[in-house]
Amino acid sequence: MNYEQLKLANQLCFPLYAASKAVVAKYTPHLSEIGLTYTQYITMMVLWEHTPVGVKELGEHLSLDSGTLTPLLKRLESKGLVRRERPGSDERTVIVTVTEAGTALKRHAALIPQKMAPCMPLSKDEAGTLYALLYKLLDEMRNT
Amino acid sequence: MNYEQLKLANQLCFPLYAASKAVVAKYTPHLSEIGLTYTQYITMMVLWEHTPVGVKELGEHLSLDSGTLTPLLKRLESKGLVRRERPGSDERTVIVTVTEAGTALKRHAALIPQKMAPCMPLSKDEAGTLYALLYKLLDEMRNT
DNA sequence: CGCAATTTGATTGTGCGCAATTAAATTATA
DNA sequence: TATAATTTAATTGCGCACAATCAAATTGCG
Repeated sequence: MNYEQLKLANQLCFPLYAASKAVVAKYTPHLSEIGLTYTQYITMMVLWEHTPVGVKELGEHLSLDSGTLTPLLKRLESKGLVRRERPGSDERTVIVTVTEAGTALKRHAALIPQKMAPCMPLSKDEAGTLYALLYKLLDEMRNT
Repeated sequence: MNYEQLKLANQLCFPLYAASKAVVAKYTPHLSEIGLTYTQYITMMVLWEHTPVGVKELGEHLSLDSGTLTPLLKRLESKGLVRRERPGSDERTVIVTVTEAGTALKRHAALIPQKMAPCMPLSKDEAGTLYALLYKLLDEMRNT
């Protein structure tokens, strides 16, 4: 039997998994300065663009389900960054709204992409290629 | 202030994070057939290449620390796939060895890369480019 | 030798991440 | 209009993932 494919170095999944963790680790010290985890950060990024928004739509943007989002949103709520409320119209849905404190945080968060840029040791071209390949992988995996 | 960079679509970290999760999700049904999680799978891959091995060296291959590996290895041990033992020479170290059952599992695991290949909607060239860029990102982030 | 620094794995605590289940409400259908 | 199917969050349980701390053993240095 051919065991070559079983070597870590011959797998595409492993560098993907390791690079993702490494990038999150690079963000972490900057994010902890503003009191967010990485997942909370990307959640706030969606919320800054789309507020108010339902939990389901939020999860679609982030590829996260309610099992992850419900406790995460409660933590953001306890920090005063968002509000969770059920509208009278449909008691099943929860609408998440960014508070004033959440909006104020956006100014600090906006500095993070700039701080991260020098940590990304890829040229503009390389980053563009990587970005396109990752989205191609993502989009086509969704459809299968 | 420029908030363009704060949009999810303008960040490289997010497709990396989402693609990594999506690929792990693709592996999961195949892996559950042989009773492994994704992290257990890549751990066994390292062990099949390097047995016996200390926990520290194992963690270096996987970019995982003992807080993750210790309970994970205990679960692999409880499944009978590995043995954990302290050699008399240095009581601090733990040596992990693949058992016969662990070796037998390799035959089943070897089928998984083949099952996954059609799920990866990238040409050989694209996969090669992605692989190279991810390792470049990984290697250079390690050195900074 | 004697003591400090280092190495190594284990432990604890917090926070994802997801599958499976549940419960409540709405919508579709006979 | 009943009632079945669907939609939507929440809950539960398990397994990572990592920071911080601890304890034990080894190594290095004066």
